[in-house]
Amino acid sequence: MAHWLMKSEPDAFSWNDLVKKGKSDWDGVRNHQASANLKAMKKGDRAFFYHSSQELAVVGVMEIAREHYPDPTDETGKWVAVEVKPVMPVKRPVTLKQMKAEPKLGHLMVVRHSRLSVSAVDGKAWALICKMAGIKANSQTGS
DNA sequence: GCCAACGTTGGC
DNA sequence: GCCAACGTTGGC
Repeated sequence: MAHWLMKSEPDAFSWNDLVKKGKSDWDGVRNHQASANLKAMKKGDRAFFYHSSQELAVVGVMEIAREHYPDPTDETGKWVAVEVKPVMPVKRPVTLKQMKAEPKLGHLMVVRHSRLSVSAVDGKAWALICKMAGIKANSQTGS
């Protein structure tokens, strides 16, 4: 299973919005590198939900509910979306500051390339961030 | 096909 | 609110 980190401005779409909706298209991605990551996602993959701009922290864990399909908000048909659903909130948000301060996370794209909105997280980093967040890395949805 | 100008993103 | 990083656009 692969792991990811996906950014959203909470003003536009927040973790609570996703919880309220139950599931959502992750659309509007207009960057080739980010889009390539969307295309690489498999159903059942896990992804961190990261609040950009204000909170600057990982706030929840999502699951990829549907693999990539044409982005409904894209008229050109060039870009793709995936469907996500919430798995669980974190117990403690893991801030960008914390991730930058942790040498084992220094290689992460979210740290090195701030403008990339969808990035991959390797297994070790995933486990560490889960630990920092006070949650279990492999907890199940039960569904 | 190059590159300057411009727009956008996102951390600070 | 500012600015660095980066992507895109358009003139040549």
